[in-house]
Amino acid sequence: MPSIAEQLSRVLGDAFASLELPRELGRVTPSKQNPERFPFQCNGAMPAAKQAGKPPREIAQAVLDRIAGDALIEKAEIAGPGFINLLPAAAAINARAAEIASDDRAGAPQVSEPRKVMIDFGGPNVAKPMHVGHLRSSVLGDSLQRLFRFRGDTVISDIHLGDWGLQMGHLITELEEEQPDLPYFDAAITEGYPSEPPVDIEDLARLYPQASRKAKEDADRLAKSRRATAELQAGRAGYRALLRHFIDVSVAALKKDFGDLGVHFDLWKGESDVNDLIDGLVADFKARGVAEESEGAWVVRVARDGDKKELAPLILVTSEGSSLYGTTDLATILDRKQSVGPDLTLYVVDLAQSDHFEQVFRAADKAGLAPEGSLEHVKFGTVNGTDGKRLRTRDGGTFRLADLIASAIERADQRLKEAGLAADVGAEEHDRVARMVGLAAIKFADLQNYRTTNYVFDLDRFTSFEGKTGPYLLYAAVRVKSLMRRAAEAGVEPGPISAEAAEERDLVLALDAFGAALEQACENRAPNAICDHAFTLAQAFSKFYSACPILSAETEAVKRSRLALAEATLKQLELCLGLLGLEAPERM
RNA sequence: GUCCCCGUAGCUCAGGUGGAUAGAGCACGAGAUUCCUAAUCUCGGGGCCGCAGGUUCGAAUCCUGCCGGGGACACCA
Repeated sequence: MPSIAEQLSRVLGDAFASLELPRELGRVTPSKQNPERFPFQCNGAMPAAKQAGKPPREIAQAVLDRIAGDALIEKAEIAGPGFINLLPAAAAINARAAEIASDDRAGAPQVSEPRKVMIDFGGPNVAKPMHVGHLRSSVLGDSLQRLFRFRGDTVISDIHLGDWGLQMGHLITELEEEQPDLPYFDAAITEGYPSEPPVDIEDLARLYPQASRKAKEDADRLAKSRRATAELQAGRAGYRALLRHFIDVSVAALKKDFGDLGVHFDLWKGESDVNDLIDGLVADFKARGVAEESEGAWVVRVARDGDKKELAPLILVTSEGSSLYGTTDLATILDRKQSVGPDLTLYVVDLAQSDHFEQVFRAADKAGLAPEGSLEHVKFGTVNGTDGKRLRTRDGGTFRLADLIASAIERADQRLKEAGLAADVGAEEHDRVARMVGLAAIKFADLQNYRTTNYVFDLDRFTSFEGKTGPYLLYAAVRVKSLMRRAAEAGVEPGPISAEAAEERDLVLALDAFGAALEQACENRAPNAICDHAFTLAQAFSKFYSACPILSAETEAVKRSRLALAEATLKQLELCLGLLGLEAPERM
């Protein structure tokens, strides 16, 4: 059964069609005007007026005449210039509630033709610890993979580590300056390297910025890193061995960070994994004339007539002979085409890289690797400090993601103790709850903004637990769980739903809007639509919960109806939480 | 200089494929707990939707220009 809005749209669409007007004009949407009396409205009469050559109110009246007596509609009236206001019949609302209550998906539709969707997280660089900027790609990308999966698509997610470019040359040469005697730097040695890595994650975090700083001031130092990068890519054994160490050390740290965040990847591939494809790809591009030589480098020209802006060519091979991230991106597209064959690939990467992806997508299209439209840059804005500038710590350094997570969990822990909650469950469970609450606060605070906005990161706000926050959603879910336990003790079972009170009806209508929110979130690649829906739902539940006694309701029938309503809410709320990567504890 | 993103309440942000009186949270003020979790609920004040034009029956939403903020413009990622 479709949503109430869709059912109404069908009825109104039929009415418009029978008047020889486009069916789409019958589209019914939730009304913000006076939702108490008329929760839905249809605006089709106004645009119809022009083509029909009649006043909009007259058309609206004709539509009303056609839908008169339809069992779905309790009351309809014309307002203003020709708005059609609609009140669905109580029976229709109850029927929809019953369906949502019995449906595993809580009323959410699935796609009829599943696609293969690849999600590229534009991975963190090996060598750099995760900072708050990574929060967005991780949390956003994770929510998107959950959304598309829930929608019925097949999703393959890939962290796509940055482990093949100049930063590796920086690391190698910087390590050599510190420890020149390591066997990796002796070109005469080609095997038998130590199995233990010569560095830990803190070393990597120090070495990279150190080298990067030097290279900015010293052209020779930069040239040295470039040479090392080219040698690494050409296969120098000691450098390859070091690369392996760097990746292992880095991946271990990243797995912990992502594990803490609850973010999962199907593939932990990186740029270096497509190395073997690069020579062939470059040769092929040259042979087919896709690539051409320019200033000692091999490039793919991607500018087009009619471009508003002159787009630079994509550099495939540098004059040094090494490949850049455009090269590995193209090779990765080839790799995925051969191994996965995705219908759609989403790159969840910040919007500063818009031009880069435009270049890559055009080059991929030009070379016949992937048609335009099958590759999409899901861009997002920066995370700023309260001063509006890119977020930094007090001393100007980057803000580590792990520190943010830790402070949010600590705040949640304090809050639990203050309230004397989760005290009787044991220390381990208490910590688990604090983690869930802290993470919910961070993730929701990040996801509730539309992705392209640059938003202000305020630790206090991020770890606040009141109002439109992750913990509010958890709290609503926890109250229902607690209620369900009490109901079981009292022997009350959920029964047929009959929404009588305004709060009950509003709750059903909130539940009914899930499918539309899901659709919007997927189409726009914007989980904030789910944040909004989940919050509206939780709010509708809180109102219902405070206005309508459940276990102490007057009759058994009302008890059972309200309990069923609460249970349906819990189910949908937990689905929403799951789509956002949040999890509700049993109690908090 | 060219191009991209953005400008909505004191603060942080939704809404943006055009619809009626522009929303939420925080903050501020007032209230609600013999009863299922008060991390809750109820009520209130608070707005030239950056500015100016245009299209339209109707513009926060679409178009143009300007102002302001952020970002990108071939051998970093």
